[in-house]
Parts: sequence; C-alpha cells; structure tokens
Amino acid sequence: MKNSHPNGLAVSSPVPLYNQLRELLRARILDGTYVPTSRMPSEYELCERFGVSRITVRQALNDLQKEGLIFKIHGKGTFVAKPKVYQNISSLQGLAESLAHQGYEVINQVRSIEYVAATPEVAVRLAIESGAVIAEIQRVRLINREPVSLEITYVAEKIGRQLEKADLITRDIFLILENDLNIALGHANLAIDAILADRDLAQALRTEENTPVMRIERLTHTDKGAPLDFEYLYYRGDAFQYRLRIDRQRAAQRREIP
Amino acid sequence: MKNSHPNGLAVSSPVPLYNQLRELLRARILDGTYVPTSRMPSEYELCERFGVSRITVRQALNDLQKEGLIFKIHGKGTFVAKPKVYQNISSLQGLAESLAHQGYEVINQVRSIEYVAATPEVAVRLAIESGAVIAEIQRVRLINREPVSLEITYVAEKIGRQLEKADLITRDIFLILENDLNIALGHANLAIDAILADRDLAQALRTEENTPVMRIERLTHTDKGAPLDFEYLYYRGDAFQYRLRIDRQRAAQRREIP
DNA sequence: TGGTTTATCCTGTTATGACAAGTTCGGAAG
DNA sequence: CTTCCGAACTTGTCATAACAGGATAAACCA
Repeated sequence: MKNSHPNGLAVSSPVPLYNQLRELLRARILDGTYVPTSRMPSEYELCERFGVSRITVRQALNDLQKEGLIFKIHGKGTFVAKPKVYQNISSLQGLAESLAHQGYEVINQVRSIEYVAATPEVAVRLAIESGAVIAEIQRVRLINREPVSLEITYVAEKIGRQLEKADLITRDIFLILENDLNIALGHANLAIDAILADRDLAQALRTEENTPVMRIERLTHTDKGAPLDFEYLYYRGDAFQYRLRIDRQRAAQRREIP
Repeated sequence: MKNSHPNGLAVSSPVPLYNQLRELLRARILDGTYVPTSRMPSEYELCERFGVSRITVRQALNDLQKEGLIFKIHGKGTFVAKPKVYQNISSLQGLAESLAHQGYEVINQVRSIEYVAATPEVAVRLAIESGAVIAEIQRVRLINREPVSLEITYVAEKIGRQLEKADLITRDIFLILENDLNIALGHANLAIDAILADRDLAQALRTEENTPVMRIERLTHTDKGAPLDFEYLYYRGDAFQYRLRIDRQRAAQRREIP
C-alpha cells in the first residue's frame, strides 16, 4: 500500500497527514535541521514541499506551537523556539496545580484587562513613575469549577496591548513574553504573606469576605535585570494545603551537555 | 459599529468569530445551560444557529476540548465533560513537572506503542492471565529538551487501540480514559523505589547505564475497583530533586457546594 | 538625503465543499 | 422474531479560495 507522497508523507495511511507532518517537523527541530530562533519555511512553502494544503500545514504547526517548540509572528513567519527558557525563576506556584496536572479540570479565565494608573506600590516594583498608565490583567484559575487562585498581573501598557492579542487562556504568559515578544526573562523575586479577603477578592475566589488568603508577590525581571512583570497571586486559604518544597537548585544546570 | 450577527456574534469586531463563539459556549457550560454528560448541539446545528462555517465552530470546540470542558466521540457527538474528575488518586507526579508548568518547555514523546504478552508482574497487577496480549505505551517526557522521565503504561489491548487513536501528546491520558472512553476512575496504589538503569532505560533517559533511577509503580483502578492502568514511571535520579509533599487530602472534598 | 508610499510576503480568519469513518436505528430479509 | 444491512447523522480530515492585516524592503517623491 503506502501510496507514498512525493515528499515522504504516506497518503493512504491510517495516520492523518497533519500528524505525519507534525512528527516530521518535530524530528527536524529536535535533530537540529531547523535551528532555534531561525525562521522555518513559510506555510506556503511547506504546502508545496509536501504537497498538502495550507489547512493541513497549519494544523501541524499549531500543535507544535502549543507544545512550545515553535512560535509564530504575524506577518513575519514561523520560528523555532529557543530550547532554554527562563533560567532563574524561583519556582513556586504549582501549589494546587501540581495536583491539577494530574488530570483535574483546570480552567483559566481572564477576568479583566484594564489600563490603569500605577499605584505607588506597583510603580516602585516596576521602576516607573507613580500614576503612569500600565496594564492590569486579572485571571482566575478554576480547578473542578471552583476558583482557587486570582492572578493580577501588572506590565507596561505596551506589553499589555500585545498580551491582549495573544491567547492568554491556553498559552503560558511567560511563553508569550519570551517567544512572541522576544523578551528574555531573568530572575524573579518572591514574597509570601497572608491577608484577609476584601469584597472584590472574595467575589473572585467565590469565598467569604475576611477569610484568610495567601498572597504571593512575584516580580519577574528580564535577563538584563529590568523589572518586567509584577504579579499578585491570591490563593484561597483552603486550597493552599499542598506544599511544594524545592530542595536544591534546578538539576539541569549542573548537567551541561559537552 | 458592531454589525451584529443574527445570533449574538459581532462580525466586524476585532475579536475573531471562533473566539467569541468559544466564550459564549464556555459561559453556557459553566452556567449550566449545557448540562454535564449531555450532548451539545452538533457542529452543523451550531453552524446554522450562529451563522458561521463549520471550520469556525470546530476551532471553538477544539479549544474547549483542550481545556477539558467538553469531549467528542467520533460518530456520536460532542459532550459536556463531568466537572468532578477522579476523586482518590493519590497524587504524586508533578515532581519536576511542577516547575515545568511554570513555563519550562515540556515535550511528551510517544516512544512506542506495542502489543506484547503480559509479564507475570504486570499480569498480577492487572488481574489477567500471564501471557495475555496487552498494550504497552512508552512515553518520554522532555524538559528543556532533556529527558527526565520514561513512562511505561500497560492497559488492556482494547483500551490501547483506542488510546492509540487519541492525542496522547497534548491530552492527558486520564482525561481520555474518563471522557472519551467513558471509564470512571477510582483509587490508585503507589510504590516507589530506586533501581539502576539498564541499557534501554539509559538510552531513553539519555543517561549512563547503571546510574540510579527512581521508579514509581502506579496502579489505577476504575471506580468499581477493577485494575485498569498499570504504569512504571522512571525518573532520572538527578531530576528527582523536587519533592512534592501532600499534607492533607484534597481540599475540595471537604468543601461541598450545598 | 530623508521620509513616504507601495509592492510583496507572511500569518490570521473564514467560507464552501467533499469524502472518510464511526454510531444508531429502522426496515428488509431470513 | 431475529439478523443483517443500509440510510441518516455524527465527527475527522483535507482541498481550494478569498480577504484581512502585520512586517519589510524596494521604489518613489520631496
């Protein structure tokens, strides 16, 4: 059988074309045929080269993008992602999420995207003048339909405009910053405390006013050290029963490939 | 402006149609208009009802499926997923993954899907006769292009055939079992030990032979208590430096919604 | 020379259409 | 009455086509 295509794809195979194409492209990325940060062939080129339609090519590319292997820039092209992502972000999060990845239903909701004047607290963190316009993104994370955390992200207005266009629901915000906006991330500072929920926070987390809430502040910098992204992460107290302890630094860092 | 569509979608809006449709459907699922486990309108019905093409409908539905809100069955229809997922799976995993979700590049590779005779060890776990044909799925998890774990999954041949057709790379295996195959999951048993990597394992994890490797056995049962899915999870020793400690049972279980 | 416009290439969105393949159910044949 | 088969409906895959809109560089104008 096989009915082989001019360029290596089997037409009358039980495995779909976009699937074959995805595996083929993934292999070429992993073996170095397509070098990180370099542009991949355009969608039309891939169409011709493999004798398939653009809808098939896009299906394969979208899957690869969701994996984080490639990223696209509207009007420019499709690029191979850099293998090394942020190096020094002290990790927290993954609190309830670590369970979540097990298969629990996780939903991210964008509660609001607004452009507001920076409060003094935020302005100081982002090293801008108080009162300047910045983007405020509020996202709620639901696990099994119950809200567990509210994330309020502050970034420069310009970056906010670009994040607004990206897919904040299914794609990681850091992936968008690094790949789509081409901003290299550096270290992050963390602070943790507990507060009482005010009315708005209680509403977002669907809990009672004045119940205890864990608050995490995270300030993420670019690799140049400039403050980039300031976040408040509010976790419902009763969802904060998992503890993630990181005993050492990241393993991969001490295991360089010669 | 707005140029409103007959059924609530704004045509000349800057936000894409499939995006509007996705939000609209998500809202209807969350507010109970579409009841869990019930069938949603077919793709063609949604086309007519909202005056859009099927490609737009499918784009919206696929996003919702990736979120886990709905699932599809080829030939039957699209269904609303049950909000409660497995109740009692003692969670482990998320070891290096908890960091991973932070934004590190995570790639799942299907190393092989084969149908083999059950070894005595596996047969005992799955409560079948030794030598019966079962499916063996080997998957490798890469973080930042470096392999950190090898997962070997054993399930009944019939289930393996169905998993083979599903999207094992981007979708969670438990989600597929619960939704697509309509198998309710129950509890799981875990065992952890350390072994030395043999040649094959060393190759998969791209490490040296005879280096220490953490091994986790996990036997997942259906809600009826029947053994369903037996897995070996091999973690590279030097990737096993994060510990996830679960101090109590799941929070949500003690917080019933009246 | 310097700024602007335009042509061109790219990805994003959407429509239409077709066939494949799984599911269900009723009617025909035994 | 049972069995088998096909019609009808579903999602899965894929092609062709068109236009929108961002990016870029060459061509053009001041």
